[in-house]
Amino acid sequence: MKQADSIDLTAEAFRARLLDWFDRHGRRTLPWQQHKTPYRVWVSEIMLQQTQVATVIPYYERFMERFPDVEDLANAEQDAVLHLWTGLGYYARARNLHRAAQIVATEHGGELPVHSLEAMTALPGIGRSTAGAIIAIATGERAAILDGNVKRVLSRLHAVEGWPGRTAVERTLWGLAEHYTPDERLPDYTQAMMDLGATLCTRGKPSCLLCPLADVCLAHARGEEQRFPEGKPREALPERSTQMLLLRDCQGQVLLEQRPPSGLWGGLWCFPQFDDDRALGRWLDDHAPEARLEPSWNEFTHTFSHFRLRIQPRPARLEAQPNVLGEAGRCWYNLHTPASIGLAAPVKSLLEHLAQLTTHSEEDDR
DNA sequence: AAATCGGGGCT
DNA sequence: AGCCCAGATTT
Repeated sequence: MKQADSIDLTAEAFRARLLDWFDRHGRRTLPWQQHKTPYRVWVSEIMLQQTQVATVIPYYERFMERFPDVEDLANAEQDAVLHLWTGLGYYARARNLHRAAQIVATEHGGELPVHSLEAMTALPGIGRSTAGAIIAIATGERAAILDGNVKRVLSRLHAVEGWPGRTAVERTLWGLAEHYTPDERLPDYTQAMMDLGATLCTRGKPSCLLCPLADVCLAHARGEEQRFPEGKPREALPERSTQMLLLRDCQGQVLLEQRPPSGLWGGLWCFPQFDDDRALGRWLDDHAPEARLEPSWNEFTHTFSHFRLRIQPRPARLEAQPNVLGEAGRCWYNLHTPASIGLAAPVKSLLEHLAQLTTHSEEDDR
């Protein structure tokens, strides 16, 4: 049995199946689907950008009641607009919508420029996908959309590899979106794609049993619906390594250095750190030639938001009193009467280990 | 706790 | 072109 690597369906057959499904199962009674005008469609598309249908409905109805047309919105105070947006989130959407309404009022004679994709995307808050949706739904002219729902449907149908945030992947998906976009029934087709993604081809557990495209869907054929669209590659955190010198004197004190005021662990106190054995050896020769290195402890990893730090603790003993270390930026930290200073998390942990060791060895001495 | 969602703004 | 952000909701 051969593994399919392209879907066996013409764009025409795709549309026929989708529209047939839409005729039987699509949503047709949403508020913005009634007496459609470019303005009403516009407001709905903006509200729906980051928000689910059920949440949007009451906001939409209040908004349309208060601002029935572009002119009303353009003349409104921004506060009044934001007030009706309160709770929807992403308030830049409301500010952009308001600004765009003023532009439409002054520069487009009060009518959305729905016959020009370019003029539409020039308006604040309207990108390529939203412009396509408004044009297709409100005018029936041919325009493609690629919102999150459509990305999911198409990336599964064609098993499109890679994170859609990557330019190349997004280009591929736009190509597919354009390919399937029909010349007829644009409003239904557009709504159908969004409905399919929202109701069947969902992220978590798609309802492939009910999907009109299941038998040609590559992701489904491979049993890998979950794998598409691929998630953002959480960058494998870069790894760095360091040696930390745990230098103890004969009184149970440990040498710490203060970090520079800004940057990583800024202002915190830390063990002297070195990139490698040689750097550590040189430092000891210069500052504490009497010190005796003890066997290294086990390496461990501290994870930051943007990299992992492998830490090699290098314990050492100083029998004599050190000469070096009254300088600013250095201190002898007493394990039993700790000073109130800022400590980097792994440093604090290592100090606690040291304190335990010291306690135990005192017990052994008895 | 982590992923999501479309566009804007910055580098 | 590529990266980060907004913020409430879902998984």
